[in-house]
Amino acid sequence: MSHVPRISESEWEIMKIIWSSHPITAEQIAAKLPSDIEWSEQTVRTFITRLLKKKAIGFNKEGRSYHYYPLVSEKECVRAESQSFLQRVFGGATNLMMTNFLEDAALSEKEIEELQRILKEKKGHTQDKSSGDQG
Amino acid sequence: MSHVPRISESEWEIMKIIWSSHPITAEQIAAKLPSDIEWSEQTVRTFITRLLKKKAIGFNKEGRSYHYYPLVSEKECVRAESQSFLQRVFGGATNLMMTNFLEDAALSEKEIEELQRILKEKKGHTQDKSSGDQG
DNA sequence: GGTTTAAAATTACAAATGTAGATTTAGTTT
DNA sequence: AAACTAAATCTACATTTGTAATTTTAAACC
Repeated sequence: MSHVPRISESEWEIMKIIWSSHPITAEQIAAKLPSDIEWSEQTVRTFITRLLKKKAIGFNKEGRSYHYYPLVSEKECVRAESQSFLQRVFGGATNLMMTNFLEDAALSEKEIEELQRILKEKKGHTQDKSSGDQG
Repeated sequence: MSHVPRISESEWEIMKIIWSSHPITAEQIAAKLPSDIEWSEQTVRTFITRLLKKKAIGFNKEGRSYHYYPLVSEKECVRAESQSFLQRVFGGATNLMMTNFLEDAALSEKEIEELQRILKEKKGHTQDKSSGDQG
């Protein structure tokens, strides 16, 4: 709950690493960045500082360095970002977005089957689309 | 083709209107904005100017006003934005994104059926991930 | 052709973002 | 305890974005 802060593109890279493994130091974060990203050590630390300021992460002091951990869950950030994207690009129409992605997507048999399974399950439940927000 | 310019959140609102109906004047764009958006006329014109500078739109002078039209297609912008989102939030894993959306989505029977139909078709074709772009 | 006036162009300004260098601080080491 | 040094903090600066007011320009009208 509480509303998730706005996380920029660069900050997302940091967050993904922190979610995937924490507590974690700035140095370790820098080391885990994908190789196509070439930020100086300082740049990484700047993004970390901004995420602290946004209360997206916290830290525990451990010796001379900080060990960072998430304060917002990946789930809620993914959800917020997804909603924002869905709204901005597809005016909120989930199925429109889905069909668009499917048009382009190169999915394996197995992946298609998984989606089919989920859809089947959803259909069974005959979902009611009223309340969207929970908290 | 050619690469699509980066379109900000506010600019997307303008672009959606221009795509949906063009040529169109600044005034008409302002009038078509969703009611929950409350921008001054000047703000709308600023966004239009920025889109011009980015070569996302062009115009024809018609009397005292400009009639704007898109220079980039909705399709390619949606695609670019989708790829960016997919990459940023799901590390590029389409099926992960799909399952995530499906978990949350409130879809009607009909919408589910449409997705099922598309998936079935895709499966039949046992699609290979060719089709052009993407690095 | 001069006046009116709406539209465009210019200017403004704060916040966010990308990118990092310089400085301070406080563990660690001797 | 002083020195060393890695990590944190502070400062910097250009670009993008959100949000508009002010000024200029040129079409329309009388």
